[in-house]
Amino acid sequence: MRLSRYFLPILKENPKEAEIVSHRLMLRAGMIRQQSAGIYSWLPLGLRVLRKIERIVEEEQARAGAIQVLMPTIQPADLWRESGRYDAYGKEMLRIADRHERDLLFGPTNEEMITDIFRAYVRSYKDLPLNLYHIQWKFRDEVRPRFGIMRGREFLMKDAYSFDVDKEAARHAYNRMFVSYLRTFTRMGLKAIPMKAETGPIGGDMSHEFIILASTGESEVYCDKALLDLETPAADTDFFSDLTPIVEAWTAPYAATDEMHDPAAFETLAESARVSARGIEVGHIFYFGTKYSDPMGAKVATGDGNEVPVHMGSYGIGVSRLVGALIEANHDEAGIIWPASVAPFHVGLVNLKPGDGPTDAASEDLYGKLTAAGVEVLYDDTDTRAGAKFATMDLIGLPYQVVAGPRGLKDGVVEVKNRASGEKELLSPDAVVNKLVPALTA
RNA sequence: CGGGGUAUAGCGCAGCCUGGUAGCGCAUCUGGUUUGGGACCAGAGGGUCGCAAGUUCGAAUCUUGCUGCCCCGACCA
Repeated sequence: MRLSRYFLPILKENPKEAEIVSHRLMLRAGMIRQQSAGIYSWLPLGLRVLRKIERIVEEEQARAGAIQVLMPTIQPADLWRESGRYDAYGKEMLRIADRHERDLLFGPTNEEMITDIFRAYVRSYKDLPLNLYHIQWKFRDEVRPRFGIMRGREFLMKDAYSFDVDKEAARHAYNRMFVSYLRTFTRMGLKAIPMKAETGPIGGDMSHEFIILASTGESEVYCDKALLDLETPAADTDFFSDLTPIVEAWTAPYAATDEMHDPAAFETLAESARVSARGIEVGHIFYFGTKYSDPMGAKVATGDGNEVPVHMGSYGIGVSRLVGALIEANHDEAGIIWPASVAPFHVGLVNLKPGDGPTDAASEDLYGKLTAAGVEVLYDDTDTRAGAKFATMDLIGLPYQVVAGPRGLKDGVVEVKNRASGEKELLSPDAVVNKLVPALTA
């Protein structure tokens, strides 16, 4: 993409409403625009990151056997009356009436609707297990939206719903999502730690929040340092084998959020093993049994001919929140530092002197070769000053910057800068291609 | 929902106390000089001063009401 033909509205100054670093950087980097409290437009750069995150989530959901659907944002109130939640939900639910005065709502979540879909088609245990998910915009009318995209009223969420014939089968479904989440967050360059969460009326041990550590996190969390070094399950993990050993390895060490924290248990860890930090919740999985299938009549026939309400679980990932969380975890004074897997572009190619023959030729050549090799390049071909170009590149945080100018090209080299480490090296254009293509297209 | 702020050009702000018809920096446009870490000079465009009532000869400025947004707390993915 040529910057001269792109839409990247950078702000030099800090908007005063943005207090938290991710919010500030997203506004400054031209990723989002606030339209109302907790409601944002996604500008091109922000949208690209959102899509990168979605793609990773989709790939890992597929690997774990979940199947994608898409349910509407607007739901009929009657479904929620069946589950009893229409009255129970409170003011966070945005209620709407259509022209016929029928009660609708902007969905804050989708248990009722997915249960309705399930009961319409599935009758037999032979069709299980089943896990359906979608990635859709949700709305919760928060009293006080804040932290930019991290705590908006409208937010993009992946929510999956599992259906199984009994609790034991549901536990396998739960484990698949558990392992899938470990892989999903690791691929985004995040260290997400599963922490036991409150299970509400169901009870049991099947509810975890996935928390990433960031100094600006919203809540206090505590865990065993050992969790930070555990190995993420490999891509070729068989999700339909017994995943219990993996889940146990990840749930054995101490890990708890503020609400679930047990200081006495935490104190039994060696001083050096105690990690107490701030965290951001990016995922939440839980088993809720027949809470919805029962009142809504979602039943399947078992092998012995009985009909039983299906056992369900739900599994959320805050997709739009992750954009903010990623920035909270990856930034410095100059701006964002994207992990390559979610970066809006891989490389920022800076032409220091548009109009200069050799510089243009070298830049165009690099742009063509990198792009042809599958590297996503944002090519700054604009006629502005070097300092402004560098500042913009640092701000938007692409993993690599390639700087081509007359001075270096006299000696046949361009500069490659690693945004994360700050390391710079001078390489010939061909060497740049040889270095970056394998690093970014693996 | 309690408490506290704030609202003036795209962004950041001054002006308000002491009423006289709006200004600064950045950004934008034109011309020139510049050009390897957010250039300089000269000129230009851009604002129903959040909205509505009131006081006054006259309101960005004083009064009242409303609304938006932000922060702290309670709540939440």
